[in-house]
Amino acid sequence: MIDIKLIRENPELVKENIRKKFQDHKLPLVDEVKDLDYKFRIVKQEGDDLRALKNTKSDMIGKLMRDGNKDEAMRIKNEVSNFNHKIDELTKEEESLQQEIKKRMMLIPNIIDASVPIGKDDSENVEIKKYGEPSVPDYEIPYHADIIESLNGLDKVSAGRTSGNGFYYLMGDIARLSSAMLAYARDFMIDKGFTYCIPPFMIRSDVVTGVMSFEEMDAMMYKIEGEDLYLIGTSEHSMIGKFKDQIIKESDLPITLTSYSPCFRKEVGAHGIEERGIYRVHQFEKQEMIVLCKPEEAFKWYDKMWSYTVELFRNMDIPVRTLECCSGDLADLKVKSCDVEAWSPRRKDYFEVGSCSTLGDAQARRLGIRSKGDNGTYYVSTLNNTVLASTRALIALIENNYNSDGSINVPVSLQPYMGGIKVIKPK
RNA sequence: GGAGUAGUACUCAAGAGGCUGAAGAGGCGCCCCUGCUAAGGGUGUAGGUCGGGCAACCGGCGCGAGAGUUCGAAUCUCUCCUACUCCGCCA
Repeated sequence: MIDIKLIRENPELVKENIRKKFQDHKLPLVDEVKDLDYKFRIVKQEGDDLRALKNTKSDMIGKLMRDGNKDEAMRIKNEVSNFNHKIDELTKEEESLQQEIKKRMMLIPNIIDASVPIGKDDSENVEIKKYGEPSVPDYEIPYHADIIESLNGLDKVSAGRTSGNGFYYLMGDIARLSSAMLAYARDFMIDKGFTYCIPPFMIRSDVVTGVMSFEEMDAMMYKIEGEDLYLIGTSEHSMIGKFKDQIIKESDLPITLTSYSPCFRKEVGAHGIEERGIYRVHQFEKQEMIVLCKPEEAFKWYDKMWSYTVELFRNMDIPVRTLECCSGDLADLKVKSCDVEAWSPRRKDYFEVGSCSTLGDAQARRLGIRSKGDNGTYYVSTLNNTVLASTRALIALIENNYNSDGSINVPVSLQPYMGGIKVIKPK
């Protein structure tokens, strides 16, 4: 959510930004907000004046009652009763105007950074840099689910019975490998100075609607029946929610947290869940990082954050690249975002394993996350990035460390978390 | 899950229908004293948010959240949330 002052003072800039994101259908919203805001301020002024009048009259009644002048008090009482209806009307109008404004403000995209490449959709995202050699061995790399099954590491049939499509049992060394990666990712981030956090895995609806739109919520979140609770789709939800409506001491900034959580996703969107493998599933585990900082430090942290993910994957012998999201692919709340993608020697292409974003102050404005310093109160900048998502990282690790005999090399960095196991061999 | 008590600004806290946007204190600012610190004495100040104004300032809202009663609510009523104590249940 952008600052409404920007629309009052510089609507052209807001419109230009909408055009850059190829969302021309949203252009009328800007003038609509401008109009509604103008009306709102008139109605509010009128309402405030009447309320001020009511307050002084009510005070007079109090004084008259004390002086014993009942008749005059009664007369004023009636007078106030009369225009109280008018106040109610104006209040309702104020509220509905405010709602209309908010509805539109939620749809107007955040101002993207000047460095963001212009493009319509994900096909126009821009590769920034490759890290590690994207090599293809001279033997064939099987589909990840087949590899894991050959290592006795996956049971989707039973999971189908107990929970349905989109769930899985990870077994044995593969399950351990998944946990090892998460544990390594956790320690890696702790070493970078981030504070480890295990957040609530369920959150209330007011937090959910703070961090995503209604449509997103419907497409992603599982609701607990009979409770005002949702299973989190990522720990970012509870981590950012932690600061909802809070004023953070400026001396406490930056706040750098790394959180672990299972993630639950309905995945009802365009792609749906994956039938055979674990690429797109209803449940996985994730180590996440979030930063709350002063606005001027946001880009410094942005660069640090995505580079941590690159470093982590390189430490597990996985080639990666960074891909900058173009304007049209950038979610409305984001100022700038890039994906970290891992190399798939099977598909001979990269696939997404993480996403790093700076949201400027848009998310903070929506959730009321502020800081107070010498220059007054301001909305903080919020950033988030995947450290490691269990299933995606597992696929990347398995494909890139697969040997011709069907075994998997355990990267040196993970061996301490695997009880010293260096190679996982097929049955 | 049951029963009781409570929630007021950065913190503690007074407050029980109009004279309270909130006494008092801590804190904070300045001054004095003491070699530094701890402590002490004096003195001063603010409060969040929205709207209007170049500004000084003016007005609305605001006492956990929401709704209600009333001309008027921190104060009365209802619902919810949170914390504490007791009971029950349980990794």
